[in-house]
Parts: sequence; C-alpha cells; structure tokens
Amino acid sequence: MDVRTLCLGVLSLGDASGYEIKKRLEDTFSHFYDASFGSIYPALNRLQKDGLVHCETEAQANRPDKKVYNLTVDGRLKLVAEFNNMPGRDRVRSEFLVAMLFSDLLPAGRVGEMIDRRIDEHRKFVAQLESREVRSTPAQQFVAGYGRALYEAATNYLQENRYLVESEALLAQVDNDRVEVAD
Amino acid sequence: MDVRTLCLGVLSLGDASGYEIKKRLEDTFSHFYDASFGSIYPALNRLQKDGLVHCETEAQANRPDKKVYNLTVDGRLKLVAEFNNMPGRDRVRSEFLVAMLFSDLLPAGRVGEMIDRRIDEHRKFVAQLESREVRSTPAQQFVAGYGRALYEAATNYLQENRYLVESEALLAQVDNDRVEVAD
DNA sequence: CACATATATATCGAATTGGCATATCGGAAT
DNA sequence: ATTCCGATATGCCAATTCGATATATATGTG
Repeated sequence: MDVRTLCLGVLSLGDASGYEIKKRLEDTFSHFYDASFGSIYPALNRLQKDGLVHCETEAQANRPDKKVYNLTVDGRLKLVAEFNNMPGRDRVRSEFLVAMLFSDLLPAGRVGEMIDRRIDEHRKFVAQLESREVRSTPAQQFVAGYGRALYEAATNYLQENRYLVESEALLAQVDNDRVEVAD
Repeated sequence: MDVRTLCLGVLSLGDASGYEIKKRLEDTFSHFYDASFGSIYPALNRLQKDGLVHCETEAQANRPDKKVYNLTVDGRLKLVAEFNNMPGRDRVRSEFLVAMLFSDLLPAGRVGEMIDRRIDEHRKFVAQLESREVRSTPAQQFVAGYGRALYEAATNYLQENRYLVESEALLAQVDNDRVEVAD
C-alpha cells in the first residue's frame, strides 16, 4: 500500500485538499501512518492523471488556490480492490529502542531522561486519543483503542523495566570513572 | 539516525560484513528497525570513505569476496556522539490498521482472516524472541522484552475487540445483499 | 528432480522524507 | 511595540531508503 491508496482512503471519508488530508492523517492515523507533503501532493497529481480523483480549484485571497479532491467511480473501485490484498507487515523504526540497545554508550542520567520523555509523550498521546474517541465509528474506535492499548502497555513496560538499562548506564559510568582515576 | 549510524552500532558489537549486519538486524532488531541491502551496502561504502570503518576483504570460493568491516576510533567517537542526540519519535507504518479503518469496504470474513493471521504472526514473533532471550545483556533483554510486551498487548487487544470491526463488515455485507436484492 | 533457501555483493528505478520557498494573518512572548 | 511562531496552502528538490533484480553456487526439502 502506498500513499496514493492512503489518499483514496481518506478521500472516501469526505472531499479534501492535500493540506486537509495531511491534517486528517495527523488526527486519526498519526500512531500508525505518516505521510509528508512531499509524498501527498505528487500522489494526488498522479491520481488525477489516472482519473481516480477529480479536482475542483477554489480561488483564495492571499493563499495558493485550494484544490479540493474527490473520488471518482474508478477511484472507489481501485480503493476496494487494493484493500482485498492481505496487508503487508508493519514497518517500525524506533530510534528510541536503538538508543536503549546501546544504552551503555550513553552518559549517566541520559537514559533516564530519554525514558521520562518517552513516557510523557505516551501520556499526551493517550489523552489526545481519548478526547476524540467518543463520537467515532466502531472501526475508528477500534484503531484508536489499538493505539491506546499499545501506548499504555509501552508505558507500563518502561516503568517496570527501566532499571535494566538505567543500571547498565550506571555501571558503565562507574567503569569510566575507574579508568579516569587509573589514568 | 540513518542506516550509517545503525551500521556503526551493529559493528560496535563485533566485526561483520554487510550480509551479516542484515542478519543481525533481523535477529535482534526486526521488531523496531529494518534496513535493506540497498541501503546497507552504500552506507558501508560511505562510512569507509569517511574513515569511520575499516574493511578487510576475505577471498571466497564460488562467492563474491566477503568484506568484513570493523570500527575505527573515529567511527566509535561518531557513534557515541550520535547517541547523545535525543531520539526522534517512532515511525510506524501499519497497512493492517489502515485496512481495519476501512473494514467496512471489505467482504465478510476477510477482516476476521486478517486478524487471525495477525495474531498468528504475533505468537510466532513472541516465541522466537523468548527462545533467544536467555543469554543476552540487560540492554538486549530490555528491547526484546519491550517487543514481547507490545506484541502480547496487541494480541489481547485484537482478541477482545475484534467484534468492533467484524460486526461492521458483517453489517456492510448485509447492506450489500439488500442492494443486490433490490436490484 | 525441481525448487527453495542460504551465502554474498551490487545496482537501479521508484517511493518517501524533510527542508526550503512563497505569501499572509493572527496571537503569544519578549 | 515588535519579533517570532503557527496555521493556511501548494510545490520543488536533494538525500535517503525500499524492493526487485542480477550473478553464482551449495545444500536441504518435497
């Protein structure tokens, strides 16, 4: 699945401009899909060229014209066809976990700082999700709840197991101190 | 953090060829970092050009020469410097959750099939992690345990909440049937 | 016996990111 | 008072990364 399919999906929920598609992704999708303007705008142009979306330009004062896209019949068919493929596996890229893996290279306190920050981000994210969850469809509740469940599990794990990496860093620091004294 | 830094990290755990780096990523990192050959080999070339790794070529019969890389002093310094930056936020791309969000477009049974498969994948992953976890460092236990905790939470969530998307699909199917009958 | 998998590197098109440019408005901080 | 930031809106571009393909062989599997 690429950004083009994603745009078709968002547009199936209602007409939108490229800018609005990005905002909706951030609102509803942010915990499991990202897309930058640099991928959304070209995707919309290509979809239009292929006749999968239709575009109406609204002139605006002091801003670029707003280009509002909507699905064509072909676009809707394409969308349904795409979703019939089994979804590929999740792709995750966590700089945080890489940093934790090499936590013995970090100065003392740094690891704790990173974990504190991460827990704080998770809390904010869950709070944000819960503020929106009330008036959504079951499918939207399902994906939002999935995000909430995982962030809560992550937070609990971090709190209960941080000693594993914090004592690592501490020991490494003690070793460093010994070397310095030995010099 | 880019693939170059990641390669430095893996090499800090022991000398390796590009091929071996990929395998180690799949073993230890697969739940939170991916890198393809198409990014690893150019990364190693660039690191060598910049003097951050050193390369020794081992001739092999019937295979391309094996190029074993190791960190230079500069490479080790670079690695430590990189990890002093606060890690960026996780990037996740889940086709599965996108599919769930649009589950009402899917034929009946398809959603359940996707969820069953997902649960199965999670179980396999957890089993694989647990078979390896015994003789690793605390930092490696920490990241492996993080993966395990999240996959278990995901599995539980899927089992307890699948009705939200499965009944959706079912209702949509009933609607489709009605339309077909009406035609 | 055919086929997949593992070993090992490399290239290349396509997709994607993230920063910059452009232009204006309103609100917040100094 | 003024500067700076964020929201609105599209788009370009270099750098990065993915995924498929090429090449060659040995070994295990159905």
